[in-house]
Amino acid sequence: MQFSASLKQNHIFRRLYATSGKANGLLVLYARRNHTDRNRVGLTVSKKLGHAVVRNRVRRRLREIYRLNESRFRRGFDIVVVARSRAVEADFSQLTAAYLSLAKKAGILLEDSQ
RNA sequence: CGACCGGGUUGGACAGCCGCGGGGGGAGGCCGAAAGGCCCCCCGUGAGGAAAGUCCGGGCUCCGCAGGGCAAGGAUAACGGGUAACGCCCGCCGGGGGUGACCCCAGGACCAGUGCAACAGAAAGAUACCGCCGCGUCCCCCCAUUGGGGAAAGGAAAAGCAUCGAAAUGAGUAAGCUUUGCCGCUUGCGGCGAAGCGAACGAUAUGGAGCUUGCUUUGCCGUCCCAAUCGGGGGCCCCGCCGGAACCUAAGUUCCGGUGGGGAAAGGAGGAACAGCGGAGCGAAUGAGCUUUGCCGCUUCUGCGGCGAAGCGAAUGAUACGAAGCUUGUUCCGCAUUCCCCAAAUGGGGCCCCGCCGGAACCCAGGUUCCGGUGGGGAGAGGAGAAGCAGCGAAAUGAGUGAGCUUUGCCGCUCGCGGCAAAGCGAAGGAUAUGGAGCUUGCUUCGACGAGGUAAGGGUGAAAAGGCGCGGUAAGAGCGCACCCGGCCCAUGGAGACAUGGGACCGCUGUAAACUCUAUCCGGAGCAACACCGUGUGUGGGACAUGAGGCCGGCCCGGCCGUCCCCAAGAGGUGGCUGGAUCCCGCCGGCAACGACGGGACUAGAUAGAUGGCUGUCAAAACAGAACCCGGCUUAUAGACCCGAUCGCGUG
RNA sequence: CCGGGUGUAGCCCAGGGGUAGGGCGCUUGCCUUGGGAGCAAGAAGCCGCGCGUUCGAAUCGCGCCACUCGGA
Repeated sequence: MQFSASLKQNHIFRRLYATSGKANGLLVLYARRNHTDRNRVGLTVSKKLGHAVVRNRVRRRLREIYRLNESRFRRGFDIVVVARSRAVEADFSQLTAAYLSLAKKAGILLEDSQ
C-alpha cells in the first residue's frame, strides 16, 4: 500500500457515480483522475447482497485483490468498485479476473503489465 | 437394544507463506530546533451463543429539579421467594396433556355497571313455541279493531307534464352633464366635432320567488260491501192477536209456538283517579370467629388466661319504606242517538248523530264554535261444537183386567123374563211393556280456541337453567329427602396461594388477549447522549415578546428561562471507550433461583468500520460479524460429547 | 439509537368477532358490417407467516417476515 488510501467521503462517491462506469456480470467500476500522485479506492457492497457476513466476505476479497495487484495500477485515480449480487456466489479467482478486466477497460492499468 | 424426556458442554482442527486493527518494546532509518511524527523489526493479542431482532429492565450521560394534584396513556396480574431491576428466573398451588420420565397455561375481578353470544333452535340469564295439567268458550246480534274488495261525487298528499310568473341581471337608447379641439363674436356665451359619464325606460333576452293554476298517474283517508278476531257487550222484562196442550161445560189460569208492539240496561278505541298485585333496592337484628386495645393474674424474655371496649365478620335476612312493571279490579270521562209528532198517501214535518261543501269569528297550518246546503243513519238477535253412553220424556201403539152389552145353545117359569154355558164386543184410566218428537240434562271421548299453572320432555347449538334417584303433585318443580358438584361461612394444617373436614345457608351461563373495575409501577431523551479543541465569527440580521412566549410531549397550581429562525454550505480531532451488579475454581447456606466467604485471572475497542487470500491433511460442517456497557426474553442453528431419568422388548 | 404505519383477487382499496366486498382489469354471451362504448352473466383469495384467546379470528393478543414513514 505504498501509494493508495481508502476513499471515505460521500461527496466523492457521488461525484464518481455521476460518471460512466464499466460493468460486467459481477462488478461495476468507476474511475476518475484526482490530480494527486495517490490512488483512492472505495468499495460499495449494498445491503441487497445479503447479511453482514456475506457482505464482509465480498468486501475483504475485493480489498485483497487490490492489495495483491497494486503495482499494476496507474497512479492518481479515484476508484469505486460496486459489487453486484452475483458476486456473492463467485470465488476469488473469478472476482480477480472480473476486477482486472474492468480496470483494463477503464485504462487505469499500466501498459507494460500483462 | 430401541424409543422418548430433562439438564449441561462445544460450535472446525493442524501447518506454511503474504496481509489487517489495537497494545507493548526497539540500540535501526527519515523529517524536525524540540516535543514528537512516519517507516522498519520483534513480542503478544483480536467476534458470538446467539454478536441478530430491538421486545423488556438497569447502569451511564444530559435536560428538568420544589415538587404536587387531576385526567389520559402505557405496562404488569394465583401465591411465596431470588435479583440492582425486570414483563426475567426458581419453588409451589390450581387447571390441562402424556402409560411414564415430564411438558404447557396472559392464571385478578362477569353479584359494580355496560356490551356481545352469528346460524340453528320454542328459548341464549331470561323466555314460554310445542308438549303435560286442570278450567272456560264453541249459537245469534251490535260495537270496535284489522284485512280484503268496490267505486259516482269528495278530501289532503306525492310524482310527472304543461302553464302563470315576482325580485334580481341588464343588451340598447335618449335628454342632460363634464372635459377638450376648431370657428364666431356680445369675452363668456353660441355653433360644429371628439371622448367620457349618464335611466326612473327597458327587449320574442336571462332568471324562476311562489306550496300559482290545469291535466294525468299513484297510493292513502272517509262513505258502501264482505271476511276475520274469538276483543268488549248483549240475547232481559211487559202487552195484544192467532194456534196448540193440560185442568175443564165454559169463562179464566198456566205452558209452548207464531206474529206485532212497548219499555229497560249495558255498549268501543283511548284517557284519568283510586285500590290491588308486584317486588329491584334499602338493610334492623342475630352471629361462630378474627383483629386491635385497656385492666387484672401467672410469667425470665415473651407468651397464656380472665373481664371489658372498639372495629371487622351473613353468602341468611324480619318489620317498615319501596322503583320498574301488571293481559288485575272499581269508578269517572269518552256518552249521544234505542227517536218524536201529524197522519193513514207509507207521505210530510221536527229533533239528534256522522261525513262532505260553502261562509263568518279566532287563526301560520291544523283545529274549535255558529249559519246555510247536501248525502247517509237514528239497532238487532232465536237456540248453544261433534260422537257415544246414561237420564228425563210428548204423540202414537195397546198385553192384561173389566162394569156392561150383543148373539147362540140348554133349563126354569109368572111367557117375556130369570138362571147357566160358549163366542164376540167393550177402558176414561193404564203396566218393571213398546215407542222415541225432543231436552241450554249428566258423564266420557274427541276437535278448535282462550286465559292460566308447569318447567319433566322436545331432531338445535360451543353452551339449555346444578347431575342422578326416590317421594310428591291436577301436571310438575330443590317442592322435600339421600348421594355427588359448585358457591359462601367456620375450624384445622400451611409462609401463602390452597388443601382437608364440618355447616342450621344458597344454586349464580360464557366472554375482561370486549369496554371496564381493582392493585402496583412509569419525569423526558438517548453515546449521532454529552464535554473539550479547531475550521470561523459577530456585543451580525430577522420574527415573537413580559396580562405574552418557550420548557416540564395533556390540564391546573407551581417552578425555571427570553425563545426560534437566517447568513450556513460542509465537516475534522480528542475524550466518553471498556476493570465489571466481570470470569474461573473451592467450600458453606438454601429444595432451587441465588447468596456469603477464600483463592486466582485480565480476555477486542474499531470510527465507512479490523480475521482475508493461496497451499496441504482430516472432516464435510449449521446459524451467523462487536460499535457505550450489563441482566433477561424472542428468533435462527448442522454435527459432536457428557450427566440424570422414563417406557417397551430380550436375556440372566 | 428511538418511535409510528401498512400487508385483503392481476392492480388500487373497503370491511375492525359470525363462512370477504367495490372499482379497474380478465372470460363468455348479446348488441354492431366490424371495433370501441353499453347490457347481462361468470371466474379469480391460505386476508404476509406461526402460535394462542374464543364456540367461532381477515378482525383480538404475542412472536417473526417484508415494505414504508418520522425523529435524534
